[in-house]
Amino acid sequence: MKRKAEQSPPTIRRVAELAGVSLGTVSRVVNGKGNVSAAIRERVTRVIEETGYKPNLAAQTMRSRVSRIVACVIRDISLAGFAQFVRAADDVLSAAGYTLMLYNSEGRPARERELLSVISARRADALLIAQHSEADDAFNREMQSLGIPVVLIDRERPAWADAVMLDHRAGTRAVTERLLALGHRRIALLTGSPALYPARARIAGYEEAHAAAGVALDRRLIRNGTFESKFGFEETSMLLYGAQRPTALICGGIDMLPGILRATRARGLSIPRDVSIVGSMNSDLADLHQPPISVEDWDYAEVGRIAANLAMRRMTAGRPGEPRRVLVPTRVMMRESCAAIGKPPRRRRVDGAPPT
Amino acid sequence: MKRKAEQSPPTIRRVAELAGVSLGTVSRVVNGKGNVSAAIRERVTRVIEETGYKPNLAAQTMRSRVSRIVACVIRDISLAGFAQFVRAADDVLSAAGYTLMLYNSEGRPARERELLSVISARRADALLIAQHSEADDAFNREMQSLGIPVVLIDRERPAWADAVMLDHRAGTRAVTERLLALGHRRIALLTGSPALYPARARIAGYEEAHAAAGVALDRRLIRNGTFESKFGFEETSMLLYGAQRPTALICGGIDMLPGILRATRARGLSIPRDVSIVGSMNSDLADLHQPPISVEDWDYAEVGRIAANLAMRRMTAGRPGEPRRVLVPTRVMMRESCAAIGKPPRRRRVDGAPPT
DNA sequence: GGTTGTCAAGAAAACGTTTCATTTTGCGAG
DNA sequence: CTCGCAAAATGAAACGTTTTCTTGACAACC
Repeated sequence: MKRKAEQSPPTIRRVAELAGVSLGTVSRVVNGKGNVSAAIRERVTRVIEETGYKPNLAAQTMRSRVSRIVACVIRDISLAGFAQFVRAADDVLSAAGYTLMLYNSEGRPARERELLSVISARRADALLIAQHSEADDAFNREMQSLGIPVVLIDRERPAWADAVMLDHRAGTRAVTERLLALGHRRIALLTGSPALYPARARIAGYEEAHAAAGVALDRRLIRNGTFESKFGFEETSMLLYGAQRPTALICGGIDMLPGILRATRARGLSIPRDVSIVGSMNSDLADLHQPPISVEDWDYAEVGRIAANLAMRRMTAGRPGEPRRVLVPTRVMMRESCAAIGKPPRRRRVDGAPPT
Repeated sequence: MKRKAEQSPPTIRRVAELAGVSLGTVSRVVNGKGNVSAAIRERVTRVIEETGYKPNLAAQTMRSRVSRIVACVIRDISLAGFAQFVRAADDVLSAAGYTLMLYNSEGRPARERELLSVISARRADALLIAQHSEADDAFNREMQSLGIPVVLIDRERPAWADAVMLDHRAGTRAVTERLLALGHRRIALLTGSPALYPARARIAGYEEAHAAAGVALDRRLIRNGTFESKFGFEETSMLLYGAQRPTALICGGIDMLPGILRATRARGLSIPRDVSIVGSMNSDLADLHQPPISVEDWDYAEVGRIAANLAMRRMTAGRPGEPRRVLVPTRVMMRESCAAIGKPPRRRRVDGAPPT
């Protein structure tokens, strides 16, 4: 059992010699294609068992030009929700024999370019990506020149790629309508850069709700920055200062809620008496907070499955075909963090439901 | 700009022809080794630029037997904290030119075996793994027979592998001591199966604290199961039933806290008046909860960096050497969820600190 | 001025597969 | 018994690299 130099793993050649057949025959047995007699198939299979032969995927890739690798580029796997996306996509892909290669772009364009280069060198068969900017034409062209299927994650451009998007427009519109119905007239929207689809979609929904209700909107209440907690904290701190402050806050970015809550507390304001709050994507924090926080929720796992399936369809079918676009609905969960203007909030909910 | 069949990417041979040199020379230029005159180096470099040549990593792997792939097998990337681990490990590895391949074992031994097979076929250069059971000798032997460096994540066996572990023993001991000092005598510990290091270490710390304080412990208060929220909910529901219930609960598993909080609420009990609670690993939930929840906290990113570095050292140095063991300390953060027996809790903390 | 030595570059042999063209085998029909 | 044909198996080429072995050129040394 001592740790000495292992002998190199068995090759297809060794298997062929041991079974007394040619390379090609072993290859056909392994891949289950072509005609091979039952007797020989049997014999080769046994030798494979005995030797523990595993085809070398690098060699297969080189010869067949298929790597069975799907690259996935996101900003940061440790951001809330992305892990669920990755997990679900991996489930679909690995069931079909693909391996997922995960790359964190850190939201840096330079890093994204590097990654494209790595992905090209690895000869990945497909790419799932949430780029940092949709408007970077040079980058999009580089992506296209990889010559593999590309699936955008919550992005709508470039137009030639498949995409799976969340319907933030409808979601934010619904949220805004609920707040307007509660009597709120100064509703702030905190979200990321309008260079990205989720921010644009949210702003569109926010505007639609105002227009439909005939309420004039104050553009200064739309705050663009990042989707992160730090931005949420800073903007909330500023917005909640002074008498002209908004009576409701819509958090338009995953992972932004903690910052908003901290800033609200720091200002000594009470939710929902002083300010109503709607978060983005459900979480234990939103659910178990006192009071529970309303959210625009969605299922990132579903997004992951769809993205993986779009990629698989392209890889197997090979037909060029029109780009596919899938819009995944979000749902609004109203909780006690939202109250009507001037009225006392409902009584604290006692949550006794078992965890899901 | 239409999407027609791309011509195959340039090969080293094409570069050699265009530059009017031999294959070997281009290879030497690309890898920066061997002697090549400045003039020719210049010329080849230019051609590489122009053609956008990228070495085919599959071919390199086949020839050199080095894949620059590091496999990482964990239970589920979407479990709290693991993403931070993966992110940090990936940072270290990708800076050194490695690609991380992520595999979710779902905690199923059969799946773990399959993954070993895939990893073998891909000829990964190293493996970071948190197996489902440390006692499965057959599995450990299969791992060893991969013939690559293995780094265990929060596991201590097999003994021949490098490992990075969290010091749950000291952490749980400290937590238990604090609770004992507050006058608690019936402290429950909820954690996973003792087939896994983290559970064993926590139990050891828990026992040590009791022994040091000369307090007899009731073994029925040690609950083994999984590290998950569902287990936390079920056990808490049972433990908090009846008059003999514990006055304090130690949550010994990431992601277990939500279940414990829900069960406590469902029983209509107040924290910390009726029961004191200590969570595992800090989170926005623990910090922003009312009252804030005490935790045994640690830095999974640090664990990831250490694991990656252990792997890299083995891969580059190649020396067999003794297995290395790194024990990462955890720290206890006491918050208002813990109170002295019979005394009223401290006043609610107003948290105005900016997010970190 | 021959013998070494060094350095640059080329030629060719791997690496472990798949695939294609070719040969062998088996077998029924004439 | 021979022919023809399909099925089964073989052999060799190809995939894109790295690496080893040669060769050639040129300078240095006694």
